[in-house]
Amino acid sequence: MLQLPVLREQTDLVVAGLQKKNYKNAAAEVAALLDLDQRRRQVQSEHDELQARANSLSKEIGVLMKSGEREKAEAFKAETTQLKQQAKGLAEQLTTLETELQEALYRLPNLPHESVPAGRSAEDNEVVLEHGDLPLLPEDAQPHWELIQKYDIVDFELGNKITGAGFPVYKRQGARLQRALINFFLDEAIKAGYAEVQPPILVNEASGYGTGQLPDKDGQMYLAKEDNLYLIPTAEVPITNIYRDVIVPVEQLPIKNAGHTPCFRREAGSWGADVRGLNRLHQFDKVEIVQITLPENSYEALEEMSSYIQGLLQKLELPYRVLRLCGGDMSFTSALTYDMEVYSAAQGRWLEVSSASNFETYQANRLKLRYKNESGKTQLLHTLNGSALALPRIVAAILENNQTADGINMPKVLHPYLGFEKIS
RNA sequence: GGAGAGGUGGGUGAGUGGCUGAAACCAGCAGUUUGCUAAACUGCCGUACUCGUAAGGGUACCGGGGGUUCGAAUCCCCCCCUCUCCGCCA
Repeated sequence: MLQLPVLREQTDLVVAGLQKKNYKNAAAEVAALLDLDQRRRQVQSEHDELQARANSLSKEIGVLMKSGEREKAEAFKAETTQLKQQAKGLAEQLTTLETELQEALYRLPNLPHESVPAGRSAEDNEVVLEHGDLPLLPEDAQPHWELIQKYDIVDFELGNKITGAGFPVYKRQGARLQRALINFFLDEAIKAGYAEVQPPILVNEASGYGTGQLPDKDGQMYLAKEDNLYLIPTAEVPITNIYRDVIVPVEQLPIKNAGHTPCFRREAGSWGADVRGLNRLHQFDKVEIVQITLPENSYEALEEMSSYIQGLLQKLELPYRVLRLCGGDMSFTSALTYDMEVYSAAQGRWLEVSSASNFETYQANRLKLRYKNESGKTQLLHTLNGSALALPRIVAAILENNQTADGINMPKVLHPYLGFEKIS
């Protein structure tokens, strides 16, 4: 969440940033928020003053009681009681104001980095680069949802029976491909200096707030109501929350973690076109990379993550492009996001397989994730993460792009992981 | 799930109604001493909010939330968590 001092001192900048992010009524909301802040401080001052007087009277009462001056003490008691009553009223106001302020702050998205292009939707994203030739497929090339039936490697009907739509069962070579990809991605991450973690895939409310899924994405996550735990939509949540309420020793920075988890998304309201086959699921596997860096190093780290992810796509021999998301298409919490899209040839569509973002201090502020700078002051760190990678669309592209008359060729880099070279 | 014990500052741990924002020790930081290292000695050493140009004030916080009281780390109620034993179980 945004820092109150920034809102106070750089109001115009904040409003401009919010507008770039397509946030409605930015100026009015910020003004309302600052007004709340002003009132809160006013009430707090009044409250503290009353409380201070009551406290000092209480101390005197103690002394008087000891020295036996009962009557004087009784007189003070009456006054203190009155002060306390007034203070209590103010304290209630204060709590209300603080809650309102907190909620208002939670509602504000992160500010975009200066390099973020203006724009409203995916159309306005900036194509940073394209890599690889688009494959030329024969006339009778099939989309992956036909291929998986043909080779019996992913079964949606079965998933339907067991759970419901969007929960496929991977079978035979399809299941092995999943496992191979997960292992390949994790091994690559380790080689790149990430420490592997296996976090819980259910998280509590505090963790949801920590990384910004709550309150923004409430309703998009599955909730285990009995225990008030959310199924994670991404490993970003548990892995980043490892560092909630932590003051990291500077010498441990940057922190680089990677982990594989299933991810669960309700995708409420987003069913419709373009969701066939593996394109959009309620449950999918993903390897996530997370970095925590000093503020001055975070953009360098983002570039590093971007090229790392591109390296994976190159090794998988998939044509891809990199987008710099425009203000209107970026996630709530991000300051700068690169999306990586692979070309899935039979569908003739670019599919998002990764999203790498720098959150600057937005998450760190919620997480209270800090370090001590040279002068000993605690300061917020920067958090980043990226998918490396999300499996289903990678699978879709591999299947579609590499199909032949007698099977589907697997990328060479996966052969040792798969134990076969062709799906047939 | 049942029974018991417990949750205090970076750590250990004292503290059962007022002079305790919290002893002591350890760790940490600064300094003195010192061939070097070590030791010894001295000082500093929680967080958030808030007032103030600053120096420096104020308020809150001893797992969380309520309550009693002029005054709560300390008493009462509810909740959460940890540990031990029992039960169940991959």
